[in-house]
Amino acid sequence: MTDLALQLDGDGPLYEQIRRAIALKITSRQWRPGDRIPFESELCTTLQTSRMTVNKALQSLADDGLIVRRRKAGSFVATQQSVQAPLTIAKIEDEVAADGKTYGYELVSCKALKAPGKLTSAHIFPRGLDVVHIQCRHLADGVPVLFEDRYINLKAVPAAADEPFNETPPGSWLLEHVPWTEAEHAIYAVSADPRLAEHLHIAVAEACLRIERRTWADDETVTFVHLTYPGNRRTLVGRFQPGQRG
Amino acid sequence: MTDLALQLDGDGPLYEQIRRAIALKITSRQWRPGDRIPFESELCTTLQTSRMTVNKALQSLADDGLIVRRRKAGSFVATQQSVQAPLTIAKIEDEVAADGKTYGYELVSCKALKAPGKLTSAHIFPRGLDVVHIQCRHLADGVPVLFEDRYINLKAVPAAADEPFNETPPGSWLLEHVPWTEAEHAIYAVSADPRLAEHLHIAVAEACLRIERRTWADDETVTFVHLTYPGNRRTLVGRFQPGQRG
DNA sequence: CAGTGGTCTAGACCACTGC
DNA sequence: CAGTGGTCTAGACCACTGT
Repeated sequence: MTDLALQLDGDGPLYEQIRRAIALKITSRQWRPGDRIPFESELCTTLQTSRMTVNKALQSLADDGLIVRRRKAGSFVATQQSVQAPLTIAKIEDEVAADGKTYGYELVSCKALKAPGKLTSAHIFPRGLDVVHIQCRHLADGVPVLFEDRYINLKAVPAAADEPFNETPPGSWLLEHVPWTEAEHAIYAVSADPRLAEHLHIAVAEACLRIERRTWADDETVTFVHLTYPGNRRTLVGRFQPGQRG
Repeated sequence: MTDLALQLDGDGPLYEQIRRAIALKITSRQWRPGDRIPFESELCTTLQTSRMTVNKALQSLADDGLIVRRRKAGSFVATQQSVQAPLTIAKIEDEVAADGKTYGYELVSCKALKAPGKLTSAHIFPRGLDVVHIQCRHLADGVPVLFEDRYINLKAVPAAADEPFNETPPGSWLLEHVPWTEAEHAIYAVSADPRLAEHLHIAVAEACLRIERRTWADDETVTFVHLTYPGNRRTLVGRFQPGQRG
């Protein structure tokens, strides 16, 4: 609802120029949260472009949460201004290899049991479900870099009962044997208890970063895992550039 | 390079069906890392659709890292299988409000100085730069939920020198006054030192989650901030569904 | 019920890159 | 230099939703 003199810089694809120009309006607060931005049709005539091109720019702004789009009403600058950051969680084997180090794997324990109460009461697994509980650690040049504590749903993955997991990390094994359809993550800090400290070769009570991942296949939780990293490890999150592609 | 009998499920937009069908081939390992997937032109004839629709599906798979695309060569299943997760960092005010609690802000300290050595040697700020150093905390219903430790580049934002920051949180103030173009984050765990423990009302040495954010405007770092959350706080990361939109 | 965005088409030209 | 993906166009129909 202000002047819509979008300035394209002529650099790169047209839809990125449009995205950049609009993102600039928003980050510079010329278009403020809640403001309606021009309709696709208006931008088409203003910028002398086709609607698909304008649409591609607006879609990507919507994907990144900078704008909100509503049929019949129009597109609006998002009221909840937030920053998105793409968090990429690579397989630890790849990560260690990318560091130029030698990957190592050690199984700590592996046994079949009923799903424990803390997981059933959190509605992660149904009560009485048979699961495998695996604890293991991952090393880079012999130094522990990750402690893994994982439960695998035996109803969904019966083959896991016959796998010893003493050579193959459970993550890799699962990737090979189970098609997953969805994953959900939580990330938080924990203090190392004595056992964790010993496994990771760190001091007791040292702060560690923990990623919790729940993986589904269809509507069933296939596996639930804690990945605990020593606290000195920084997990880098990707850059976010509102002016660039999403 | 396998059979390309893609099964569309007829549910939702065509490009999502195509994306889902290809994602299933990949997660089920029928198409394995490194395999070439059908060309856009092949998919067009196989699926009887236009190229733009196929392209939209493949683009979104590439955005999420499931496939890699190379001109003249084709599209390939990514060799580095990793999981993407969109990490959304909302303004703390909004987050507290969304929780149905009352937001509170308290300035701890605010003073102008030269950029400290730890930031200049990390090439975050140039040596001798004038900055404002702000420490403050954010409360939900009177309970501390975030401690903020921020530096603002006075060369890029001279107006920050005249702002007392005793009413307005620096994050909000900056959003209002500075157009930013890029942000980079790192996330890691820290142990609460006595001062932090006091500010957050937690025990000394308790594990805390810290988000480090560096924000640019053009090619200059505008602000650098540590956001430290009590460790019991879980930061939820978005879901990732390879079969769904990116 | 009218107008917006969501999707789709059947073309097109071009840049890049393996061969 | 030929073939792939990257981009763009000028249309079209439809679903949803404010009014």
